[in-house]
Amino acid sequence: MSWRKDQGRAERGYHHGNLKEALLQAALDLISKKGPAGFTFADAARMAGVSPAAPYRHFRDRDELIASIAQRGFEQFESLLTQAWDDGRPDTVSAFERVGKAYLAFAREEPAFYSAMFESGLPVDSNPTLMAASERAFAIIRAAAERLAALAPPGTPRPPAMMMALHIWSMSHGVASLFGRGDAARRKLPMSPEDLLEAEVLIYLRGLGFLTDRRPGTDAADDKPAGEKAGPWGKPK
Amino acid sequence: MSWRKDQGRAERGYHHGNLKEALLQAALDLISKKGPAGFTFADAARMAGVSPAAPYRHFRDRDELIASIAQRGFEQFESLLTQAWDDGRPDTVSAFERVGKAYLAFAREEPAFYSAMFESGLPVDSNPTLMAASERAFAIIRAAAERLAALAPPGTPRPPAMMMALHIWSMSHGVASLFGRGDAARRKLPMSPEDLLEAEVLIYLRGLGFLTDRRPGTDAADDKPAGEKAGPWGKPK
DNA sequence: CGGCTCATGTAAAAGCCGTTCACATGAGCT
DNA sequence: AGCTCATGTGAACGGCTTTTACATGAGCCG
Repeated sequence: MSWRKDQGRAERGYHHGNLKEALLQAALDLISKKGPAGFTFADAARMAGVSPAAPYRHFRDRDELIASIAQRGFEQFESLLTQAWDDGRPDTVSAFERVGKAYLAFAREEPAFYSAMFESGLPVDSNPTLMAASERAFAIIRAAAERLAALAPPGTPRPPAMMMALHIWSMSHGVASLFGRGDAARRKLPMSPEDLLEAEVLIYLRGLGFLTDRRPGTDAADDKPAGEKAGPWGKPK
Repeated sequence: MSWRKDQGRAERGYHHGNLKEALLQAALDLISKKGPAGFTFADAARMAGVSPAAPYRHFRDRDELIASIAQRGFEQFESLLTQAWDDGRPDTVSAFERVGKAYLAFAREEPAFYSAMFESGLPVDSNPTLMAASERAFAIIRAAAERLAALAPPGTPRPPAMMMALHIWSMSHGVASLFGRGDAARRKLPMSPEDLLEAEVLIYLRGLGFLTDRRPGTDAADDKPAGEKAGPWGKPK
C-alpha cells in the first residue's frame, strides 16, 4: 500500500525520502500566502516535518531554494506560453493575444512562481541556469514577435522583432505586477487586467500598422473571421 | 559652530534630536544598497548611532518605516511628474513623453524610493494616507491622458483617458521594473530603457491615431498619414 | 532658579530565523 | 553481515524584531 512515503507529515523514519520536493512545495504554499519576503526557511522545514537544519542538505541556503522555484516557474511559464502561442495558429495576431492572456493568467494563478521569478530581489545573473530558463521563456515571446514583424504591412518599415518582444513583455509585466495579483489587485480599475492588457496590445499593434480591428475584409494578411467593429476599448458610445 | 547636532555619528547627548529624519535617511541608503528586503531596522539604528530599540519611538514597526518612505516617494514622484508635465507645454504630445522619461528617471535615480513604493510587498491599502499619495501621483498621469485624449483626431472614437493613463503607467512600470534599475538592468538590451519606453509610448499613441512623428513639417497639420517615414524606432536598415 | 513631566533614548530579554557543526541513522551496495 | 555515505538531528552562535522597565534631560511653569 501507500503508507510508506506519503507526502506531508505522515509517519516516516529518520529519512524523509522526498524532502527536496516537499520543501519546494511548502515554499510555494508559503510564498503564495505571505509573499517571497515573508517566506522563511524554518517554516518550510516545519511544514515538511523536519528539523531546521535539514533543508541545508538540499539547498545551499534560502536563496538557492527561491532560485530553484524561480527556475521551475520559468519552465512552467515557457511551457504555458509555448502552448498559448501554438506556433501562431490559427492566425498570428490572435495567437499573439492569446500569449498575452496566458502571461496574465500565469501571474494570477501562480503568484508564488511569479514573485519568485520577478519580485524576489535575487539578481538575474546569479545563477546561469536560471538566466537560461528565463531566456528560453522570453524566446517564445520573441519568436512570436518575429512572426508578427514579418507580417508588417508593405510600405511600412519593418519593426525590429526584439524591440516588439520587449515592448510586449513590459506591458504584460507592468499590468501583471501593478494590477494582476493579490495586494496589487486591490487598486480599483475600470476594467479587468485582462481587458486592459488586451486593449493595450491591440492599440500598440495598430500603432505598428497592423490592422487589428478584424472587420471582414480589412485584415492584411490574416484570415481571421469577422469580429467586432469596435475599437480595442470596446464599443464607443 | 556646528558641532552639536551634525548628522551621522557626531558626538551627541542622550537624545539624538533628529532621529526620525536620520532613520529615514539611513533607510534610504540601505534600501538603495541592499534592496527593501535586505534592509534591517537594526542597521538603520546603528547607522544613526542609537540603540536598536530607539526607532520604536518613531515608527510602530519596520513596515511603518517603509511605508513612510513610500509615502515620501510618492510625494517626490508627484512633484517630479507635475514638473515634467508642465501643464502640457509646449505641446501635449511632447510633454507626455517628458512624463514618461521622468517616470523612468525617478525609478533609476531613486531606486530606494521606487522599491519602497512598488516592490516592498506591503499592501497598497494598508495605509490610507499612503494610498492617497499614490493616487495623487497617478492623477498627474491621468490628467495628462485626459488632455491627450481630448486631442484625438476627429473621426476616430475618443479613447477613455483612464484607460490611456493605466496603459502608460503599466508600460512605464514594466520597463522600469524589468530593465530600469540595478539588478534588473543587467538584462542585455539592444537599446536603453529610455529609448525602449519612448518608442513604446510613441507606437501606442500612433495606435490611437495621434501623429507622433514630429519631424518638421510633418506634424498634425500635415495630411500624410502617420508612420510612413522614420518610425519611433529609428531608421530601419 | 527649582522642580515637574513627558518625549525620547537605553539595557536587557524573549522569541524567531539562518546557518554551521558534530553526530546519528539507515538505505543501498558489496 | 558489514561498510559507506547521503540524509536528518540537536545544539549552538549571532543577528533581527519587538517589548518592557528604566534613565535622561529639554521644555515648561511657578
